[in-house]
Amino acid sequence: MSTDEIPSVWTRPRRSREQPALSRRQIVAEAVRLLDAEGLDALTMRRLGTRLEAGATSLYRHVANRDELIELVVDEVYGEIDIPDTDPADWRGAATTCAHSIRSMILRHPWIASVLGQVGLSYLGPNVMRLNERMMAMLDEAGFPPAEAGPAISTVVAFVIGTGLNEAAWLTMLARSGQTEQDWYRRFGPSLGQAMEPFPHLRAHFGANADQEPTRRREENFAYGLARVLDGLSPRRT
Amino acid sequence: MSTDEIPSVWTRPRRSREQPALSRRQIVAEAVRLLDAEGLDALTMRRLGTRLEAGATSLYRHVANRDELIELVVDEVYGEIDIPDTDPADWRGAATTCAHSIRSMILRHPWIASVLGQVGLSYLGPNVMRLNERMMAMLDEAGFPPAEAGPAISTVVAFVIGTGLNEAAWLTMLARSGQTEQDWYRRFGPSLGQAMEPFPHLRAHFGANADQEPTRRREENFAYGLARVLDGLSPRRT
DNA sequence: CCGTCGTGCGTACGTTGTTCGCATGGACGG
DNA sequence: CCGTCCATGCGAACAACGTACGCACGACGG
Repeated sequence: MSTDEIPSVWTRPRRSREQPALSRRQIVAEAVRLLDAEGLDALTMRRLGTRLEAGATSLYRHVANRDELIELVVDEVYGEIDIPDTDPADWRGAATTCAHSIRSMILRHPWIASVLGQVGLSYLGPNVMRLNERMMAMLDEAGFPPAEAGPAISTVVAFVIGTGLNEAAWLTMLARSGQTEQDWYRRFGPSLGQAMEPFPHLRAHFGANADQEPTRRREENFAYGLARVLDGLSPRRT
Repeated sequence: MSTDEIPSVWTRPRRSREQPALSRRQIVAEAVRLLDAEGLDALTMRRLGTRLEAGATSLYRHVANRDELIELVVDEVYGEIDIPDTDPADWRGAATTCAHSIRSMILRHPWIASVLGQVGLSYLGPNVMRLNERMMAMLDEAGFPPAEAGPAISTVVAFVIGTGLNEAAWLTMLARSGQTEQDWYRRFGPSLGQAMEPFPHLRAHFGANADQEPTRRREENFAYGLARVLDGLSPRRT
């Protein structure tokens, strides 16, 4: 007779089978969308729940906690990286396209920079394992000495991640303040000039390569560094 | 007459001039200690306040945000990195010791891995600027073409940061679960073997260089990668 | 027909960052 | 010497967070 039961009866008879309700894949996919749209701070259990038209705590039936969700999300975006299987002769070309693929993944999901330090590069997500396997196969078939294949991969991945981290953090900061790159330089150019005043070498190099558009310049710097890293790795072959 | 005033009178007549009370430097220093001891999650305004024998909200008189505090803390530990000014002939040796100095800073403060993605590598903290200036001077005097000095520094720094990020995240994860490296492998060895089962190349390389102690192996992998990166940069010198 | 199970969710608790306004006591002008 | 001001510390309060708990419901196996 208590009216307690009425609301639950009325508000939620909407249990229908056409709606698969909630699933782990759905949750992870929507989390990626939310992260892409609004960044890491916006990834709240409540907000994610609302986006899925579900209660916040419903997510816990499919995901242990927020940390596990983040690990799943990271592995998910690692899955976007694909490595073409090319002929062993062109291991350098394959490594180059692989590196670019990783970098563009990072730039597509800049929030990953805020998260990489918490999950590390090496855990056991299926997509990460597959990526490592492919890279390992690449260097094996190219004839790298077995003892060096691992360190070589770590080296180029460390470079790619380090560069991507830097760029992603910069872009995230810009996005959070709602500014474009030009806005920022116009706004903080003076302060920056003042901060660089005691540093002659920095002043001298400031504005180098400034003729290109920022995005293009970042790409070329990345390509340059990657080429140098692969140069260093090259002569060790066989 | 109300007893409201009594506690404040009794509990806090301890305003004495010998105690400089609170200062920005003190706060940052204590924050570093807290971070080193208990990691990023433990850096709470209340806990930090208590450690300084102060109220939590007192910190806001000297620091705008938690975010600003973190930026200050990052610049603080960047200050621990020193670059010896060596002769221009041995730029490679100088770069090597500089890279090792950065890496050991990261390993001394592993929490920085969780934070690097939020502040980026390039902001305008004085210590960071000084570090960049020194590295720039190093390569300038070594005769690097001006257009390449910047990208070259970015390359080696990206490698060092990437590697350090990876190692720091791994160590943080171990520390948080209170395990040693051997513990972890004993505990998750089977799961790991199972996860690697579909990946022949990973299986083949697993356990390579396993004869050395983990710390030593990480050091050697880092030295190897750094040497290769510098190899790649070397021939570009005029 | 009845128990059991998987799943969604309302409620609630403890903790966090941060704001606000008050209290305090030294500095300083008269 | 006194009154005023200002920098600083802090208690209380608030919104938002992650998450534990327990109940409700539909499906299903006996």
